[in-house]
Amino acid sequence: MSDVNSTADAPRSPGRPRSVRADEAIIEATLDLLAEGSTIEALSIEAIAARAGVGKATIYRRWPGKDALLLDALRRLKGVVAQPAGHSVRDDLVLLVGAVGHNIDPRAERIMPCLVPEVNRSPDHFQLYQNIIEPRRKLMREVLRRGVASGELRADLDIEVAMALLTGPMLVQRLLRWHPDLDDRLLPEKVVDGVLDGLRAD
Amino acid sequence: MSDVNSTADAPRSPGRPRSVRADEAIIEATLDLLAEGSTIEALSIEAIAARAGVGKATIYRRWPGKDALLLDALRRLKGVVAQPAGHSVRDDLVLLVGAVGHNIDPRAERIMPCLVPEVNRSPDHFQLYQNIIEPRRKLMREVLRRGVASGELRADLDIEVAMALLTGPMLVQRLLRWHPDLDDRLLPEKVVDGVLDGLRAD
DNA sequence: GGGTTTCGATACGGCACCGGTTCGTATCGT
DNA sequence: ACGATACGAACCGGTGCCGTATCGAAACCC
Repeated sequence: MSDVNSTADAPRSPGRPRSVRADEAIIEATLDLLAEGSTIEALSIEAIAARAGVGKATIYRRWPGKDALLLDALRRLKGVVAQPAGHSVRDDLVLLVGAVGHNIDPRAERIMPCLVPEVNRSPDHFQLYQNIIEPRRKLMREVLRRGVASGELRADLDIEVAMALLTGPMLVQRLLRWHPDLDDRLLPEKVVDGVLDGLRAD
Repeated sequence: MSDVNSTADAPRSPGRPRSVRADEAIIEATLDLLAEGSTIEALSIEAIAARAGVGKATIYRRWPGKDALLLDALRRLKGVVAQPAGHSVRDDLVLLVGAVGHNIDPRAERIMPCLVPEVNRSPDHFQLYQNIIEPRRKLMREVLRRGVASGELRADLDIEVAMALLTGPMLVQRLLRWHPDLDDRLLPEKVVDGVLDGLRAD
């Protein structure tokens, strides 16, 4: 575990123990500031400290720098991966597609777009991002493969393209609100059904 | 025309005329800096002037501030809207889908992601963005309607959802490289064919 | 040539902010 | 009570930017 505040075997601390309250406040302040639109690079230890009602030293005591702090903070957003039921491929896809770009913490909705430039700029961050979403992608890949095996989906299906078709519309909607007058809640169903059935007239 | 350097009826200027070269250099410098990864907010008049080999006064003489300059600069990226041939709905869609997130200026590819946070933050910028892409959306909408009318596409087609299905995958790919191992050049065809035919086994 | 405007360059005052450290105090184990 | 550590606040040195002003040179019209 790379969390700074590791809860491993408590080493007898001689002096005053670290304030758990401060820990939480710092992380929360970081996420709040990001959610309010601050760019990653514009985010400063100073601002975080001020927002958290904490001295800067308290932050430097825990993290070596902004990057490490951000890493821990963003880890917070990563919700549990939804588990498909495994009955109907269609229903499983609806579930997974609905989870695309959806995070438990409502702040994530505002934060994720702000990370786009960073992810595009830095290969490291790009890789990190890929690592985070890979489990979810894998899940969808398996559902698709199951569909192919069961005959529900075309035998010659290109899995990667299919995933792009399914996740793209949702992601664009959640990230960019590209189509302002589409209903978020109904979209997963519509996307899955639309992609499954195709647009062509029978 | 909201361009600052309007070429309207030339009012006899008594003194030395504005240097067109400087005009160009300033815009180019702005785009270059953005393409190199500078955030919009991190972009400074000072940096632009330095990069353009221009005095700051020369910039302030033309634009009231950073925002106005940026507006003019970004206008440069907006390429000509591709015109569908009108023969096959499928081919027209391939053309339009291929144009999604594609700009003439190669720098746009680096710049657009950086604008995502800005567009999400400011309603004004969001509206501006919508205004820019609306013509292209309208084009696709018409092609889809044509397909419905001609019987090539289902009669009960939800146009807005269909557009999301078509543009979403491309945009995600171009903007986020969400699926790192998909080929950009072949994707438009694959997306259109995939969405048209659907994933379901016949 | 005279008048006018722009050119690039540089300088300016002022401001805001930032990173990291220091300081006196508060809170812990023993 | 004592030593050790963490706490928040305040401090320091430095950076960068903005928007304006000024400068000598240059480019234009008449």
